[in-house]
Amino acid sequence: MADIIVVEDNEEIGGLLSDFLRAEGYDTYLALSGEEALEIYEAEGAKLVLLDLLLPNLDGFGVCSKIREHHNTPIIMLSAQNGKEDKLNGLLLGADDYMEKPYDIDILLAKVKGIMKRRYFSDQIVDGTLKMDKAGRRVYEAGQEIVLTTKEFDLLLYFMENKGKVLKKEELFHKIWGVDSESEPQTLTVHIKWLREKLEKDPKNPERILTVWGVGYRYI
Amino acid sequence: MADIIVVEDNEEIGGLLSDFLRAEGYDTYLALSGEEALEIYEAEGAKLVLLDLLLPNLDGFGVCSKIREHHNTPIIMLSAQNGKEDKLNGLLLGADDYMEKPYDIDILLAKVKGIMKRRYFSDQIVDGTLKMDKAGRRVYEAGQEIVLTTKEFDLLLYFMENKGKVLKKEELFHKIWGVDSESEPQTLTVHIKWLREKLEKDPKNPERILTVWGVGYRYI
DNA sequence: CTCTGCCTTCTAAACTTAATCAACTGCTCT
DNA sequence: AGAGCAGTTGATTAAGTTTAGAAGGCAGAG
Repeated sequence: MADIIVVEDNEEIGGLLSDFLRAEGYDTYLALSGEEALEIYEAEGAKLVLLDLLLPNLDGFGVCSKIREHHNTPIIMLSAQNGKEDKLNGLLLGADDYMEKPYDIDILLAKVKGIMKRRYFSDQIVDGTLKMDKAGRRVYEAGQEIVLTTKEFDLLLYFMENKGKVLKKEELFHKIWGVDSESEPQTLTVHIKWLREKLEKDPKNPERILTVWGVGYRYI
Repeated sequence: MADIIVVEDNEEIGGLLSDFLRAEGYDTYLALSGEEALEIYEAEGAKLVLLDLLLPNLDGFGVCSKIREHHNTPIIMLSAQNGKEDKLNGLLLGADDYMEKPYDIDILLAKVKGIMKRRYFSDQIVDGTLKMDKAGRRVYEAGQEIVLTTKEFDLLLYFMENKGKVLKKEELFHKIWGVDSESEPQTLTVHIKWLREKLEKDPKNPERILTVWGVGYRYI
């Protein structure tokens, strides 16, 4: 299933929007017409639809009601026609939200993020090609899932939440193992090794999890 | 549980808004301060909160984040301050929508109606070929009914409502058996087994209810 | 009311996977 | 070059999960 289908007949605007969404870690499709949107929706499904109203032939209202016949996938309508009638129609047809063009991309992204989190618990951290799905406890590198064990996942999460910071060994150990752990601190380095093996192109020359001699590690 | 809590320190505006909502058939409470809103929410619960931002003492943002600590009740923010920052803050705090004052009452009502319908009147959960009829407590796989026991049904329902999310064993146990249950947590795994036997093609290699080692289970 | 059958629970053993340890090797910095 | 810290390895231990069987409990039928 795709994360988001962007329906926009202006290819330039649609592409730009898709790029913004991809940068936030969402897997997006661009549909250039209402018909194409429905095709993609039927074939792939989606978690969210961003729907421009003004489309050739089958317009946004049509797409919305077609989807709403059987599904309640969230839909955000986008339109340059800012009349009250249009908004009301959109909402009555079952759109979750309606944004006027020109919309503020930050606000649109915040709305998307909010819907994804509330609806699908997809609370994710993205860093370049690396994506962590906190609620699902899964990690993806360029779309490919990387299977991590519990400790590995907890470690990586803490690293990503503290990107750039140098984390002392004891600090890391206490965070992941708990302050009252009786394990040998040495254990940490073993898990760092497993993590590097899974995350780094060349585990011998790590580019993500760097060693800070005498102190600890830093995730870049 | 109340349908809607209207939080608005201007009693006149709040009263008017409540009247409109009541006319649409919603059971509404009017809270004149953030503190009162939380009191009502704690005591009564609500299906939706309409939240004015500008309140004495505890403002709308505070109320929103307090509610979001444990619940994901829909929240619509209302504000006369129409800066981008406010909107972004609101959305990031987990508000479902943000409306600028002066808002159009018809549009507000349409939004409320939409949220209520999508959120609380879906009696069916569909996921691929699997369909759950909540009220009838029946489950169908590709049209064929699968007969489940009470516990199995409750479990599957919770799984489907939290698709993709890793559910901790204790969390699941508390949800289905109640927090004060004296049963052995081990019992949970037995029911997972029965469920897999009924839902999975090959119960030994589950594709729907996956084990997340050391944490719990995930329905995909 | 009692019987019957299914649902649920419990238990213990088998099994699977992950974490740990400890000894060794290799690297870095002075 | 040496001291000390970090990395590697594989055997071992620990932890967590599944399974099967048996027993208990509850509800509906007779």
